[in-house]
Amino acid sequence: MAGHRGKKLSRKERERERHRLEMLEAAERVFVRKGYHTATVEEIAEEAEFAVGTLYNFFKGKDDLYARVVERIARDLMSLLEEQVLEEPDPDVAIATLIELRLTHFEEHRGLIRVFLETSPASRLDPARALPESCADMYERYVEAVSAIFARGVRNGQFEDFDPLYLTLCLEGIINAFVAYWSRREPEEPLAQRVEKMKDVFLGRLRRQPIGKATGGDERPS
Amino acid sequence: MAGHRGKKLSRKERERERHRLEMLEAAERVFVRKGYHTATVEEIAEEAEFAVGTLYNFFKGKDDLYARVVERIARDLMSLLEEQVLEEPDPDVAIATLIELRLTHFEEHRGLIRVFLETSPASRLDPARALPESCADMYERYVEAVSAIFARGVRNGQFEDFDPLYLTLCLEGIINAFVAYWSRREPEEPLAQRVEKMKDVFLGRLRRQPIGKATGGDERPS
Amino acid sequence: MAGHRGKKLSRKERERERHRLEMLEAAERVFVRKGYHTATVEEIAEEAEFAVGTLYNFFKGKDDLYARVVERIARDLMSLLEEQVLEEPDPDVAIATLIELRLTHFEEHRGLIRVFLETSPASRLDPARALPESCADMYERYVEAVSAIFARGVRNGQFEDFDPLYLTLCLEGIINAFVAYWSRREPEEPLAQRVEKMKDVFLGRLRRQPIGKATGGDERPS
Amino acid sequence: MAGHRGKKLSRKERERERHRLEMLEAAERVFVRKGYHTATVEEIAEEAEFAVGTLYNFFKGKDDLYARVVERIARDLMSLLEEQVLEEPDPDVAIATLIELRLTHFEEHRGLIRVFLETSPASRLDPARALPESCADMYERYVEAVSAIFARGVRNGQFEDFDPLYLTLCLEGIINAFVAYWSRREPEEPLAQRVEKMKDVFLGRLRRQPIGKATGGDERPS
DNA sequence: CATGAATGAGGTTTCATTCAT
DNA sequence: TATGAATGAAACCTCATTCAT
Repeated sequence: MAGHRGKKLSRKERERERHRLEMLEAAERVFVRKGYHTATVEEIAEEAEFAVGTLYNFFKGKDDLYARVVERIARDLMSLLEEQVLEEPDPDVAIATLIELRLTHFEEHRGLIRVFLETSPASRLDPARALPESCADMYERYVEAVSAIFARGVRNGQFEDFDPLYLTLCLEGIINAFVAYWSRREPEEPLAQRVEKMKDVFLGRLRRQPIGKATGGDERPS
Repeated sequence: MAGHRGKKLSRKERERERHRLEMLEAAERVFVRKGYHTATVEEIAEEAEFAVGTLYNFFKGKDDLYARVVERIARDLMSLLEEQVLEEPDPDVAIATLIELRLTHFEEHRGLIRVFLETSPASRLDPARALPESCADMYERYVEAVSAIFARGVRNGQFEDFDPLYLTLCLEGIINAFVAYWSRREPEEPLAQRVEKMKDVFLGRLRRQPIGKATGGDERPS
Repeated sequence: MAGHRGKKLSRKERERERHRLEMLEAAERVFVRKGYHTATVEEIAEEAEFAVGTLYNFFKGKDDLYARVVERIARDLMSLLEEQVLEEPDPDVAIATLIELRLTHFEEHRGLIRVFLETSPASRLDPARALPESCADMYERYVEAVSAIFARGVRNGQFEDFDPLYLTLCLEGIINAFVAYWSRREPEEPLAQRVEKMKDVFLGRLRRQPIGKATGGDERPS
Repeated sequence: MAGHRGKKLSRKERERERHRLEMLEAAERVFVRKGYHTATVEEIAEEAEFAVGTLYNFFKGKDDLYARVVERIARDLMSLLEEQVLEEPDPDVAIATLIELRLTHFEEHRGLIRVFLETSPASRLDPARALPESCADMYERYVEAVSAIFARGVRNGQFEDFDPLYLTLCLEGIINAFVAYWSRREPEEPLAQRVEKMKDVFLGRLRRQPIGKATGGDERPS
């Protein structure tokens, strides 16, 4: 009987969690379509197929809803990072994997991920969009983790000797720029091809090259 | 009397133009402080020391006001580009100048210049912020002009052989990433020092290097 | 089996009654804390440690709940009145007892008793707070019963000759004014002391006084 | 020309003040009809024949509107008090005038004046109805001023020797009780007659009576 | 009977825009 | 042109009530 009861409670809780998730996903779609201010709580409710009031049973308000959406995406990215990138011993492979992961993740969260990248500047402009502490923290951890990979690569001689922090910033900036550029062109190249280009552009210049190769002048890609 | 009248109109016209400029500058300050949606027309009017109604004698509405603000900044940047960068025959110097110009220009227009860089993605998110055609055009011209400089550098062997468009995107991305990073840290390094760092990071890797130098390489940024 | 069933129902009924009472008491606490409109059904449910839905199994709605709360207090006061005051043959003692009873009762029902006293004016202001007929009736009976005591006191020469209804109103008004005044000062004098003061103030002037005493009079309250 | 301009500005300002007053009066009517919470800003706007937004150009919100309504009435009462009562040298006449003034003032502001009298207790129940500092202060000053009159009457032997503060509270309570009672009966006695009754009831008992009269047993009114 | 998630009408408030002066 | 009071649509949010489990 205890088991029966436990199951019943669990089912209700699981359902509640499912609904919460549906709301978050609907909210993400609407925020991406409309932007924070232009999106209305009513539209999000419609998209989620719930009544307005129901949203307010799950989230404190529009601000909170937005923060949770972003937080979820950020947390998602961080756990992928930990699983796929931080475990990788070879810095070169790790960075290549990171690039792939970032582009793939971006593909899933179009537009909104941009917010995570803008983090603080955005929050200064508009307090309502201030991200939860957890996000700022995650961003710090992200930068540190990636910087550590670069540091390792520099230490063991795989990468040219640059400040790891600067390499992280460059990588972020380049990813953003490419993603923004690609997102303006339709129809787009397949994702796989883009990943290759990014790896080329970024890692191609970073890898330490054997003397012989550096002298061999005409190594032009298309 | 016609002459008299002509002079009068001319003075009035100059005054009108001065008022228009004051409004644009006030609007920029407020948009930077508050962001587009959070800024109110009334606050802009107060900042400009005019009544709201007067703003509506000069601009069609809030949207229009915003578009004109961005347009003005973009036009400003483009004319600096033409004067200082496009005239420069040496690609290496041109890019160095561009970096300097961009950081300086950003310093002046904090926050708001970001909008220009995001151009299209932003316009998708929020129709009210759709920039005027002229801005999108300017951005295209900007990318083309910078790409042309890279192309020249590659062609004459000063730069490593990469797709010029990609180099432009990289430069943009890196500038943005650094600017964003720096804007989060206070107090900041002097502008001049940052310019040097950016040149190092970006151009350092791009320049074709003599054999001897590639092996040594103790070029650490602080 | 019928007997068995009867017993079961009886126990269930007792339990039901206990729950109803818990809800009423919780509701009173919340209404006193927050006032009628600011109190929420959910907060009352939490205070009573039941779910909202359960409240609706016992009461028609928030209005009904409120009416039952007030009704219970009024009924309570009336039965105390009947037991302790109406039975008392000496009008002077009866009124003294009434004052004591009222102040004590008020002490228990802080704040909310006020509503009973305001009865009709409140019901005009806010139809949702209209009290049940039973309350208005009880108030009428209360006024009549107290007036009858005064009438008796006047008739037998114990009290000065005033309209008994007016004396009742005066007493009510004075009780309210003192209670309101005292409720603003913290920490308060002990209840017993207040009761004495009220008796002094009200009865002291009402009692017919022997010649000698009227001239002397150094009866200063603190 | 300065005069002309001064007049123009003055006219606009006067009009603004007139509108503000119209809104306050409309708000009072609606608050009296409906009570604070049940009244809606929209209804107030309709009653005032302005758009909702216009109210918000004059008042910070519903709370503020309410506070200003009460404040205005309280200020009104205080200035009448100062003009008509505090100037009067004879305490007996002063109190008689005060009673008259209070009943008349109440007649004008039915229902809502009650709030002023309840002052603090109400504000505890419902923070939104917290009165402005100025009101609490005025109430303190009111109580002090009236107490001072009683003190004078006691000192010069006109009144029986009671604590002036208690006399003030009694007077307030009696006024409220009578007003509440009368407000429940329709149609009512003329105001003048009520004033006489109140004076009788309150002052009749308070005045020091000559010995001879006190002995003369059967002085029954009505 | 007990639960509490879902509902949605209705409240307060904001602010871009108009228009008479 | 310059003004700023007036407008009202539309946003966010609350909470009494219902109902399936």
